[in-house]
Amino acid sequence: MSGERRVLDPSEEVGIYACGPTVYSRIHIGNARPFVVFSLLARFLKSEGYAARLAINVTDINDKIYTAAAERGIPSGELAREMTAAYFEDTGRLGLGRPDAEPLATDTIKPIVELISDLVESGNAYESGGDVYFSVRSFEGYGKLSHRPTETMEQGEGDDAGSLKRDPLDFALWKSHKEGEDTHWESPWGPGRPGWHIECSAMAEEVLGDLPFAIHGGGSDLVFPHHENEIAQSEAARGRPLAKVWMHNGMIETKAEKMSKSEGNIFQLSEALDRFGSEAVVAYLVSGHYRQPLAFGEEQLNEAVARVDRLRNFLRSNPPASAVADGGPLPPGNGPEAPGRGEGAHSGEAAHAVDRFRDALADDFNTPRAMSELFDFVRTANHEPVAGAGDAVVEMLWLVGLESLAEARQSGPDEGALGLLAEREQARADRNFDRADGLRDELAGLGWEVRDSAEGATLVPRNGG
RNA sequence: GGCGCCUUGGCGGAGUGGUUACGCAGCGGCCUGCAAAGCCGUGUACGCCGGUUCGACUCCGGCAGGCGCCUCCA
Repeated sequence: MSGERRVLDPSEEVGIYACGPTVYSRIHIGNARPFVVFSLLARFLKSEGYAARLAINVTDINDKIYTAAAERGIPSGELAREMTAAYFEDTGRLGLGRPDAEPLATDTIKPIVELISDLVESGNAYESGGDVYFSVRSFEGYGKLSHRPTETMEQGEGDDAGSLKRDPLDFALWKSHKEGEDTHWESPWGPGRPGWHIECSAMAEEVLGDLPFAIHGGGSDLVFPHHENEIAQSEAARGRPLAKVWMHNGMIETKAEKMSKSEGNIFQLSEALDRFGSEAVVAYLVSGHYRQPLAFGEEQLNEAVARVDRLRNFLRSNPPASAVADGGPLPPGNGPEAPGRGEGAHSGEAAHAVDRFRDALADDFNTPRAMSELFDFVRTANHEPVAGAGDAVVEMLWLVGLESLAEARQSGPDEGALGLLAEREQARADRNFDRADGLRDELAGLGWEVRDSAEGATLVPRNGG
């Protein structure tokens, strides 16, 4: 809120609440950024010994859901369920596990109604024609997050509801049931549904407990009015701050323009995952600092693929001793027990690299700097073997959600391929290079890339597999 | 107009008052039968104009350009 960085108190639980998507369509890369950033932040904090708990909500009640459902001619609840499932599937494919809690607005109606009631009782909200509005002028600190004077603001969620407000600044906590809306809930003010902002205030304290919690996150486009309104609601109702620290991720941009559903310049997460693979998508998202805008394009994704291939190659020649390499999929959200700072079993040089990597993350979660430490170490260890290099790299990769690079994605070569490889080795020994190259091409056709080394030839799956 | 942010080499993207970020691409070389992988080397990078300073890409001021929010949006 002050724009300054803060040091977390290690003795307290670190509750993290990040605003998730509104589920009226499939999510795009931009929506994936906060999911990745805050999932990894929670992962990092846990590995540093903090009692971190991450909540990312799903907004499944919203005007846009009604509109989108009407266009498709299906019930809004059905659309919301479908898109919620798609969201879980798409983000699940990122391989980062799930947040500790993922509350739905539709499951939080009771706490929402209670919170609104508290605000009405305290005089910070009023009922008007079946709607309930938050009285912005009743809350002194309004505008402190986004640094705006109240005189310059006017908000109306949409359109015609303005006439029911006492003040144009006010925003809706509860909206009465309207014609054409196929879902509604009971409340002391009649049937209706919650406004957009109140759900987050209610869900956050439901899931994270007493205010304030440690970190509130979300996209920078939510600073005003969404987060400003959350602060107003929660602080007015509880007399305590909502969150201690606010972390806002920058926007993904195409051609220097924010990617957004309303701009129509979106690139769906599922398509990116299909075309470039989950590791490349994650590697792309950690390539910039979370606060800054990040340029998006196919070139950027292709670069991420190249980076990820480089790391995979390193792990092939520096296999980690830990179980990650030969084990199956990691337990969701957990992964290996990453050793804390300085506790690693690796040698000095490798341990120092991990420390520098962790230091970068500890400094306002600077993932690009952390990645530069990783690549620095990879180059060094490629130049001259370093003891424990594989384990160190896996630990670093785990911290940014890329530990799957240590797994063999495909089964090993079959006997046919190995036979061809043996034939090629024989041909080379006979200095019959035309024959050897022909066999290499044949293997390429089967999806194998031949790599010769001093220890002999090996087969590696093509296309990064 | 108000609030906030940004401008780094071909591209992406960190960072610091005085040493190479890092990655991708390019070029030259090493290794190799040839490749691949890897390694080494390489490109007067910090929008413009002033100021502070022994010294600024890094601090201050101004200018130009760009972006986000101010209506739903990660």
